[in-house]
Amino acid sequence: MPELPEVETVKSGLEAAILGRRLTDVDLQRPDLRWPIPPDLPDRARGTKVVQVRRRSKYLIINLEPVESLILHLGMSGRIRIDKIDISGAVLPASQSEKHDHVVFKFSGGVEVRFNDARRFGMLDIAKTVDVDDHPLLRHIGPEPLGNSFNATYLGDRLESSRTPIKAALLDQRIVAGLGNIYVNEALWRAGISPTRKAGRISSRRLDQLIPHIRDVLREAIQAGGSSLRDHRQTSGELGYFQHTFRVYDREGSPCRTEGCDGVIRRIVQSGRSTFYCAKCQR
DNA sequence: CTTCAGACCTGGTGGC
DNA sequence: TGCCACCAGGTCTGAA
Repeated sequence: MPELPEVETVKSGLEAAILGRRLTDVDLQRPDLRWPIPPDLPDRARGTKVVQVRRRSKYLIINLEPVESLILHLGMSGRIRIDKIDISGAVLPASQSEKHDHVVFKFSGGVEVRFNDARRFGMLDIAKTVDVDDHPLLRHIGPEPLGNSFNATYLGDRLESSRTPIKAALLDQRIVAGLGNIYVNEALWRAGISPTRKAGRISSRRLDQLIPHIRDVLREAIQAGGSSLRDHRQTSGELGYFQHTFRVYDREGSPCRTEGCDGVIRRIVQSGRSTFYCAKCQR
């Protein structure tokens, strides 16, 4: 489900609901998601206070004082659901349990946060806050695409000797963090770059142009609350609506939307995943 | 080292 | 309606 914009959307909802609150309990409805959840996680988390909610790549990190942090990944189908809170801070409806609610976090003020994940490709871990960026799953992740260190010089250096298709390179989280199948397809279409082109065979001028297209599509998607295809929901339960803005993703057989292009969007499979592009205007 | 198929898991869709 | 094949916002693992 979630790429950077979806996770960022969830992050914002979570932050608004739990920042500054005390975590009073964690209910594990099952012992594992993709991997076992540390059985001592509830004991380590209980009684702490949320001092920061952040996103790193597609991971959510909840910094709990005094020393621990929760690390969550939503996998393909993960959702975070939060009770609605009215303007006076009161919790509106009593929260209903749903199928695949695997973890329930309870906070002061009666706020409940549910981690629902049908496919269970998600993960939940706890680590000392000082060790979070060294966590085995986070250690090798590349720069944030919306940050300054993701620039043409960096990307050029990183792709210079790569013979892999640019589509696969951009999905590699060690090269750039947070991109997934939708936004890579969309960014390459905007940049007019063929997804099959070898990453090392793209001129620095074109890489230079690709970067703002990646940033733009991500920012626009965040603005729209992400893309809701099957599973993604904002924490309030509302849908994201960036899917209405797709130019290539899931548009096989439809006309290319490039000004003056009469091409048709094609679907191919690259390293086991669907790629959508226009062979006419993406070179 | 790089690259890629396979694995993990559930649910929705479309064809017959 | 039922059954089945195929598809899905991810990413780790192991093999070549």
